[in-house]
Amino acid sequence: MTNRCRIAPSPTGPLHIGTARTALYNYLFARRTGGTFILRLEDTDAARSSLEHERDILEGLHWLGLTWDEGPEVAGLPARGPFGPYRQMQRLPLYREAADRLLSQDRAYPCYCTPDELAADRHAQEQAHQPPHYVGRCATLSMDQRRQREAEGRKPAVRFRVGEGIVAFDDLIRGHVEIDTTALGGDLVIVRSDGTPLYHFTVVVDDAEMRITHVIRGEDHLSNTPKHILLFRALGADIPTFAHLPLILNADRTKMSKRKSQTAIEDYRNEGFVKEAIVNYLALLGWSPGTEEEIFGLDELAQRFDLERVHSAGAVFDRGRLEWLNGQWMRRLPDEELIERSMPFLFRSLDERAAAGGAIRTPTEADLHALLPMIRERLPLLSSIGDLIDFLFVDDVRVDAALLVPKRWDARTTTDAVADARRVIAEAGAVSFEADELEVALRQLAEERGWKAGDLFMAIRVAVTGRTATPPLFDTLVALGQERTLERLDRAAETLRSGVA
RNA sequence: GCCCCCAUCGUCUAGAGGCCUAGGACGCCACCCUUUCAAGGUGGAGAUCAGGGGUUCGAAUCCCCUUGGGGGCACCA
Repeated sequence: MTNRCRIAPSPTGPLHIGTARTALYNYLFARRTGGTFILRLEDTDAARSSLEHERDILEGLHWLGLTWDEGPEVAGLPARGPFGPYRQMQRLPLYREAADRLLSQDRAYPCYCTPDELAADRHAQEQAHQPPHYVGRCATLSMDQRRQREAEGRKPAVRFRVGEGIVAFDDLIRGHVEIDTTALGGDLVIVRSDGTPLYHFTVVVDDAEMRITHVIRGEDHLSNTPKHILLFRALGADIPTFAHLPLILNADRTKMSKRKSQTAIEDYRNEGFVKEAIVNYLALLGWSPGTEEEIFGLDELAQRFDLERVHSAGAVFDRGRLEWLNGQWMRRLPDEELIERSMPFLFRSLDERAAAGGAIRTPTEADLHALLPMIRERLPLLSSIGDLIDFLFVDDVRVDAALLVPKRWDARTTTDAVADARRVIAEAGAVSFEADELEVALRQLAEERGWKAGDLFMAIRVAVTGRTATPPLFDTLVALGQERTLERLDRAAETLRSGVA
């Protein structure tokens, strides 16, 4: 039998880091074992679910490369797989039928308790220092009593009889786990009074229906697993193998939340993280290959992944490590790929400059191609590209007079240096305006004047770019072109003059 | 409160009884390279393996207890 596993996101928010990690592990498990990876949308929380989030989640998973073998219709493409529909709100009749079956076997019963009654129960339990649980008011209602309540116009919810005993299972990551059903909080509601099913019920009905063999999910579901097992049994279904993944944690070691951490994959993407780095990072957050390598692409992960090597302890999300991996991956990207991915970020920063009132020129792919060797090693994020080279495309580079004077120099020396540099650069051949040539000439100038070359270069750097940290100077000058370099040196000279006066 | 899970450098982790005076990576510090910033290289600081009991000739590794942390306990998913 081939393995079948699934990711079952709920479209109640944008794609979450934790969901992405769970999806990845499911995907890797399926790929590694030649199994089937299924996507199912758990959208029964009508109040919080939205189509926008659904799109974000699907798009995000797709972006990461986590393609599913079976799943709902997407972007005009039809649903795939023999167990559809893969959207729970379209599977309502299935849950209804399953609930009816449990009802008819008296494994579930109608519950007429009102929200107020339940709240009062909970309150009383709290006062008595008891764990919250359903008191069973409706568990033993006679047919007459039920009819009477129906006559009052009360709409019943459906409750599943939990029963007594110990539920045990062997978790692939945690080992043997036993939980007494008395700790489950009493009979649980599986269908709301409005007829819509609840999570614990739909997840089991669907996992059974879709022949899921391996349930790989977050540890936050571990305590709920006995409920699921009980439901599988009641429905006469095979019980899947469970694997509960360690949680991803905030810095304070609580379950990662958007309150305390950046949790939306979308946000990382917009910041300029590359999908390879995210996948690589997430894979290593809770799983280890057992070797000392740590740069892995999706396909390589799919060859090596093994649930047995997944940790059991929670893992703090470490953005610094992600950033390091991002650098690693960006440096490995082929030229074309890096250009294509960073262009939108460059345009974005240039647009911002333009919006601030500066004239800009539009970079071309050829520009980027020429610039690539000098920026590749300097890019922590795709979005950093603007800081690195935007001055090449912005016409009115504003230079801070204070910044213009190198640390060891005074204004007078700087003024001289800018003037001399202008002369030397102007003398360089316009036809062969080359980095090597410029370097020789400028080093010679520094020597003649008794300046440290580094100081001279810094003065020129700031004069021409407005920044103290830039790609290598001579390449930068060449990229800028002789004419614009001279213009900027002239402007810097003016700034110095007015700044000194 | 009750139940369940977890516990190796700040962080991610290696470690399945002797190979561990605990290895790697991120971060940090120093040095090298160097026109700045990066990248890269070398080296360093950093964990009495939460604590205490056992088991064993021998324990980070097995067992128990304690402590600490986390998660779950909805007509949320």
